[in-house]
Amino acid sequence: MSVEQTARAPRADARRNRDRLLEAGAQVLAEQGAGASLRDVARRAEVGLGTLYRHFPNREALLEALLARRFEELACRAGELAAEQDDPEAALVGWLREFCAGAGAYRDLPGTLLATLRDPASPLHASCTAMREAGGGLLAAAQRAGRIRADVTGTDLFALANAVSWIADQAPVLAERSEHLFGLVVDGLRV
Amino acid sequence: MSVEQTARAPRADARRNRDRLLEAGAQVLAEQGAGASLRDVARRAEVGLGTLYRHFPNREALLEALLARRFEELACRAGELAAEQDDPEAALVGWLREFCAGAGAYRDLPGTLLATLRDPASPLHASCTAMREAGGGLLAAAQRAGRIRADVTGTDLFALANAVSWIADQAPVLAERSEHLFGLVVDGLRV
DNA sequence: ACCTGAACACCGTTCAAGT
DNA sequence: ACCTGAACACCGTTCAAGT
Repeated sequence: MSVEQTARAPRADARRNRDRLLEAGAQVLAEQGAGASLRDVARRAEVGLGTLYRHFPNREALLEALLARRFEELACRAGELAAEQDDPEAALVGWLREFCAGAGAYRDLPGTLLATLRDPASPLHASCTAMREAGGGLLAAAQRAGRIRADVTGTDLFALANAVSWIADQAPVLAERSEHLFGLVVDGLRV
Repeated sequence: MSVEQTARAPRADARRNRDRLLEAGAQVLAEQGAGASLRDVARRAEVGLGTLYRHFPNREALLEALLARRFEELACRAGELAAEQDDPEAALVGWLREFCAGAGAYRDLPGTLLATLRDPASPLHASCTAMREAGGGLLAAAQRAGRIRADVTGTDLFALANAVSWIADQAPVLAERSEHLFGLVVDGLRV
């Protein structure tokens, strides 16, 4: 009897189109922000518009594919830092800084990430929840060490980190102040 | 000789259409946010689309007309508080709270207000600058009294206040935390 | 002077027709 | 199994034609 195959390997052209879409997506979203024209993405990938929708049924699915790896790494990194925890505050702050860099990858991404909280059906929901919880571990450690206020929740942290990233995207003057604003907000979290 | 009239009174129908547009605008923007469909505004006002554009050449012009009074009042209020200044910190914080309420009038308004910083041609630029500078007066007073960190600029303040308003708009869970997040951010500004 | 809506160039999304 | 692009219902914005 023949070998059973529950999961088929994708057809070669499908795989190639997916790769082209991801590459084009990264470029176009970098230029136009997270709300970029999906038509432009398909055009840049030299692929039919329907093909884009076949691979990524909505904008969040494309974003998820583009960002998943980075977000998983960030979640892992938080887990490691929480386990080590020689300086829990420094660990938290360092991780937050990295998170902000990721959230600032595309203009308007912070809004999309926060919107994840109100619809669990979003393809981004899983990666975001994982990241949020990982950050929550670092937060809890810093709180146990008496370095961060006890009334700060993981969601608070997620909201404020995205807000700082969001500010930087709104105007060049603000992007310049980004580091400083990050510091001000973090200081607000200290006991 | 006849009386010179440099500024004509607007035609009655024009005045009426403008009023209808403002009322419809307030409703539709409240429902759909600052990025609402201008077609819907014209429809609700029972006015041709061209009429909307004649009265308000772009979205910011409509927003300005809808928000001008509130923003001017806020600027005045800041001026008064700065002059009185019995408790400069309480004055600043109270004013910030009021500002946040105004910035939260329509979803996505905070982004529009911050975007004002990057294009001075926006009809909202004047009212925003006035408000920013008025808030800056309260900030300076609180800093002179040694209650707020000296490294906080008026632009920092404007950015953070809008960011807190923005967070509240992103998800119901976050709207609930709005007061608390406001407190955290303000604490970050204290010396 | 002011109003109107068709016209244009864009969207996101779907789906019948192809290979 | 997958790709394609026309089709649909929307945008913002402009402008010739009307009153």
